[in-house]
Amino acid sequence: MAEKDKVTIYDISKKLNISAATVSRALNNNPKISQKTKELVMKTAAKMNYKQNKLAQALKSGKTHNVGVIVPYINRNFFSSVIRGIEEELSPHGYHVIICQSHEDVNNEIKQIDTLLNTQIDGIFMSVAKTTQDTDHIEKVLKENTPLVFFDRKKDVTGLSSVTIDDFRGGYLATEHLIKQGCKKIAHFSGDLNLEIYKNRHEGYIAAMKDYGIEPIKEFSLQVNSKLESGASAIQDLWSEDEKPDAIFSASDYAALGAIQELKKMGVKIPEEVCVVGFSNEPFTKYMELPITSVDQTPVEMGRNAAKVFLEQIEGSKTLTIEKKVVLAPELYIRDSSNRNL
Amino acid sequence: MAEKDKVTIYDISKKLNISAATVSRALNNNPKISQKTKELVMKTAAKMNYKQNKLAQALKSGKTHNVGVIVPYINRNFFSSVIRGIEEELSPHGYHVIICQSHEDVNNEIKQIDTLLNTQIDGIFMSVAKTTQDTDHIEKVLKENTPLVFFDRKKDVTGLSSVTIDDFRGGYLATEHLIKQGCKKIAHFSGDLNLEIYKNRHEGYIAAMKDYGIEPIKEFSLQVNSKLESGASAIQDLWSEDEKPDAIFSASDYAALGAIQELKKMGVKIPEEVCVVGFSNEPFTKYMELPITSVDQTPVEMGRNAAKVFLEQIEGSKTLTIEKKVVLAPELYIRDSSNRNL
DNA sequence: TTGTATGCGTTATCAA
DNA sequence: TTGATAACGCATACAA
Repeated sequence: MAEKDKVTIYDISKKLNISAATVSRALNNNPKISQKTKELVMKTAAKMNYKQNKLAQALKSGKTHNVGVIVPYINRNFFSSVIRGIEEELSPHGYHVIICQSHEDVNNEIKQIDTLLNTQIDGIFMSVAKTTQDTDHIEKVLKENTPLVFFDRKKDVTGLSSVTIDDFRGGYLATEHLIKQGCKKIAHFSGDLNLEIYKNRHEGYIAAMKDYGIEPIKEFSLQVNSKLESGASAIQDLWSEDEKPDAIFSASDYAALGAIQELKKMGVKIPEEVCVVGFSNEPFTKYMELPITSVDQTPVEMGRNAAKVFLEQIEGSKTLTIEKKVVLAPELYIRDSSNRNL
Repeated sequence: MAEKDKVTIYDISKKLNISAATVSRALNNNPKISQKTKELVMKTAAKMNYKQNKLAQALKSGKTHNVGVIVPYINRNFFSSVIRGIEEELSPHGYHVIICQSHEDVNNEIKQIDTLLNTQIDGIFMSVAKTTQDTDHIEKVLKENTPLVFFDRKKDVTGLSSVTIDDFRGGYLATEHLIKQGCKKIAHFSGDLNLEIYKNRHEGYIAAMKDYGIEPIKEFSLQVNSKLESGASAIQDLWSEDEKPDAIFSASDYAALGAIQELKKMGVKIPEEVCVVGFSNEPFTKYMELPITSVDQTPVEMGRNAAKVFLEQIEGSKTLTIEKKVVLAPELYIRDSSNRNL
């Protein structure tokens, strides 16, 4: 059994003394094939342990049943969860998921799109890198008629669909919750405002403040990286001023955690003196001794929805391009870091 | 620009009035092609924006430059980190990574191996499901001459390579560390002993105890799921007896966390009265207020190494099958949950 | 209902 | 050094 040769439709056709075309048709359940031969072919195919060569099929049809997913890093909880959703939705339809990492660098994104297009994937899912400004590489995908679905971090390109959460609402909910806890001087740690998601969270924060008659203080809006240290140093900055916040709404769980650690170090009581809310509902937030309130982005659902949009697109008529914007509702998980009604 | 037709080597050959074969050879840097035509072809190919059709190439060569990775769930930190390592090592070599999830079910594993083989992947990486006992589906891969590399959770199949950490040593290190903290009555939460990794960690624990002249107590070895609740209820079980442990070495960080939470609830001081050590170095362990000591499995390195083994295998002579067992050194991260020398 | 012939885009073999 | 042709395995247009 040194070199198990692949059995092809020709082998079957020879054995049955019929043409390869008939075999192919029988295998594909072509309606104009007699039931008898169909069954015969099926049976002998099974007996000979025949397997379709997907490659040949793909070359013929132009469809590989592979899709590519481009994310900054695959081992971030959020992204791997989205990918899980995509995989689980697509796998029953016979698709395989290829993963690519941009490392937050547009240049990698460009290269990966190129090689993905080259290997003839049937579609691309992506969350753009922080450095992505220009969308030429993305429009190229559109021109090649390859479906592209954004998730979470999107760019506005006409003709392209996206699945996101309502980040504005996420920011609004978080802020409103803080206000209802009695907080008035709420600071916001925003991420990179080049990314829509952070801009929207920030705008949600501003809107909630205004809706409740609180004028947001400019100095209380800080751009903070998604890192513990950044959260900590932001706290130091804020506490070096006279006017100190009574709540932090961080667009990142990591920065929120860094803030909490720093506040504790300074002896500030949470949530009594300062309430803290994060964003993303990272696994660790619920495990802490002081569990952290956070906005969940339903990543698995996001992946499933992105997959559904893709399926609609390719199952729809070829000529019609669908541009669908799916916006999922974020969910606020209220935990001890901001809950004064314990 | 409605339907951008793909340019093929024929288009180039026509334009240059040479044969497609020559174009192909020039493109592949075949030595028996004049420098002049080579350059000419290259230049016009670039000008015409020619892209190789990987599919046709794959059909011809039988190599897709795709590999499959099968893991229980992709959104577990450990697995997604391994995949990151695989992807980063393989991507410069022109390989794409397809991900599959077994959901800890052998039947899925079987199906996925089937479809992966069907789509002609060049290799498979996998961490077996908990329920996997039989290895028929794995031996099938071997018979088809497709390289298969196990990582972390392996099965002993002759001819197959694997990359793991030294779980025995991990268990030994953790236990030794606890003994050096002055603990003598060390309990062990093992995972499913059907999996080698858990068996080995357990054996490392036993060996360390004996090496230090401590007779392990049978009742202190419990099979505990990788869940918070399981860790908590294991603590309840242990503390319902007269003889109570002064340390817990859990083969799972989640069970360790559950144990810590339960112990705190009972007013037991950590690490003064009981030291706790986990396994996997999950991100949350270092974020806790009481950071948890844990054994790191260097998942990204594991992925990189698995990829290297694969590359060696396919770059080596076709007839020779390599069976390589790479064992990485685990690293103990000592944190407050077990550190009495603060 | 089935068979014949052709093409998908490459690459490899054999001639020239 | 280059060209013509076959082959990879399948699916389809056309013919029968």
